[in-house]
Amino acid sequence: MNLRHLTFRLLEVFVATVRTGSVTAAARQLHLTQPTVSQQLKRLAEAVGEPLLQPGVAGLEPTEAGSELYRAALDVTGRFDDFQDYLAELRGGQRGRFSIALVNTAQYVLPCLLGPYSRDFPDVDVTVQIGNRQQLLSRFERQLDDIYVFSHPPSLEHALAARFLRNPLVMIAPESHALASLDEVRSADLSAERFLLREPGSATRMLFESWLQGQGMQLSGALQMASNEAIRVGVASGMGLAVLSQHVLPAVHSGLVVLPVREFPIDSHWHFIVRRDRRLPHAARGFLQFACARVEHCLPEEFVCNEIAGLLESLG
Amino acid sequence: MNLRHLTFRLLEVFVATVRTGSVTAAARQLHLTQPTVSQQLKRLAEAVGEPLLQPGVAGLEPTEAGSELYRAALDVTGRFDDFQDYLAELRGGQRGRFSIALVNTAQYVLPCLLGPYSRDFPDVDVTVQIGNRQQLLSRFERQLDDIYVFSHPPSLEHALAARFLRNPLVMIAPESHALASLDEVRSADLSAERFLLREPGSATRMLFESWLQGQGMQLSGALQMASNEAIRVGVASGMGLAVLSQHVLPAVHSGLVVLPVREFPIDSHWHFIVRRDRRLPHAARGFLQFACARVEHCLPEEFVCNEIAGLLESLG
DNA sequence: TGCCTGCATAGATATTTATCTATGCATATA
DNA sequence: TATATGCATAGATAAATATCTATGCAGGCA
Repeated sequence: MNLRHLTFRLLEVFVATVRTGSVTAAARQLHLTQPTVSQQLKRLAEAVGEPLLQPGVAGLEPTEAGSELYRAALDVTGRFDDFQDYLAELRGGQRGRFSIALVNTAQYVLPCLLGPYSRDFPDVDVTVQIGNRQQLLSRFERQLDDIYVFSHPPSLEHALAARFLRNPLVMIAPESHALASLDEVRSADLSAERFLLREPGSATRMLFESWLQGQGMQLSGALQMASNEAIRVGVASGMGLAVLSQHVLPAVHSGLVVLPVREFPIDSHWHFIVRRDRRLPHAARGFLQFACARVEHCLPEEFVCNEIAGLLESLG
Repeated sequence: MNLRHLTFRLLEVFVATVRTGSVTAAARQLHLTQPTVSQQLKRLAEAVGEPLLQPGVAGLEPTEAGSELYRAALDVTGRFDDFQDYLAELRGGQRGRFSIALVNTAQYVLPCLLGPYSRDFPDVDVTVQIGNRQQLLSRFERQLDDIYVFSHPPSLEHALAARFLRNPLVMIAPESHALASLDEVRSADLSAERFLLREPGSATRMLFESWLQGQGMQLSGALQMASNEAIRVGVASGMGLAVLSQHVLPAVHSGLVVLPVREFPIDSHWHFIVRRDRRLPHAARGFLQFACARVEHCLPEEFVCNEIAGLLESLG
């Protein structure tokens, strides 16, 4: 028997024996029979290669080597208890890390959840990835992140999704635009307008194009820009109209108006999406639980659409 | 599988895998096959209840729980390495404790060995017991000490003995005594003398009485005193004669003379005695080795009679 | 496409383990 | 001296272990 094959259990037996000063008492304490403890101690002494216990005034006393082993055993089991505590926190979602990937648009709302979450769970490291839909789909395919936030969820074959926030798409125009004064804008009114669009594949663009198709229309002229901010500024400076998430608009619409287009706003939702074939870190689940409980308080209530509970349920 | 049954070996396997970032490399390092390591890691992960490793950029990387386990494993194995170092010192006799029991007379010479020994081995705690022969025999029977120093060894059935120092017994008288002026004192000259004796059972007394018996004599009058010092002072002040170990006499015989008695000095020796049925602590053996090597330097060479090597040999 | 490299799984097996009951033996205690 | 207490040993056994060989499977590279 080699020291290598020592188990924590064996050390526990030894510690109990030293503490009680009696094999029999240790056995009782550990719910074992006395011979079992005797034998474990024998094995331990063999492994160490020195006698560990000797009869003393108050029952068994540790020898010189036994005392040192006792100290070592306490240190070692103490260290492992710490480890177990750590594990417990990890499992409880109080500690650990997870990464969440957001489509550009969602970066306007997610911080309202992530901020309070981080304050409540300071020992969780959150990595936030932000990209356009294309980039996120690639990350999703490569399983790089724990939670994804999409407006238009990808194939759900290997994933679960839950809506949590309405994401109305509105059409914006410069304040001075002719259509801005109408009570209602019809699709026909838009035929001559030039639009500023996000890149193809963007959910916002996909939804707008599908609306146009429904109206039997095609875009007359379009300008493509890769960022919501650029589009907003572009619209304000008269480059054209655009369809954007309402969350992207600043609280004070500096130079912009939302056009009262018929059938607008286009309804869409943000989803939390997790892969089923990837182990969800406890911390990530903790975040979803947090979101489920607090989304109403952290985000404007009129937008909230909390289906996270179902997702958590499906995760088991 | 429970955390209790974790072995240090398992932690080693894990550490090697984390360090190399590869199951195969770890297996090579540990002289195991790759499947063996795979399986050990699986068991470990099961025991912990969390995944510990995941594919990363540079081979396998520890997960959150894995990193913490790695830290814990390093701490724990480090602590046990310390313990092993301690054991090594213990085994080398550089550390530990032992107790040695001396008959009264030997306390005049043993410090000459124990002093230098303690200086060379400061981490060894030595307990010195001193008593008369009776007390020491009792301790010997009860196996209370590791090494005994007797002049007249007890039954050697369960013990080994080795002489290390001559212990000549001389007869002393006050300077002014009539016999002090003779060239040779014969036993007949002593018949009228009163003797101061140690308690019955004392080796000195036993040897003297056996000498008397050899001369066909009996003591005319005797005074019993329990201490060598008391006897010495008693003789100096004219209470009678005495037989004492030569080592007991002060360097300058204040008021005492050694009588040139025929057949004197009576030859006896001090012995180191160890029980065969009691494990000798490494430190005690270390002391004997020290004594064997240094007795010539630490004690007057004319008295040395070093048979310790044989004792050490018998101990194996 | 086909071939390495590296990890995981399956199946086999000798050894070790953890644990029990029964019993022996020494030392206190009545 | 008898009895109780406490430890050690023996023998038995189900379970777990440590380890192997053989094989499957995925990702990277020519």
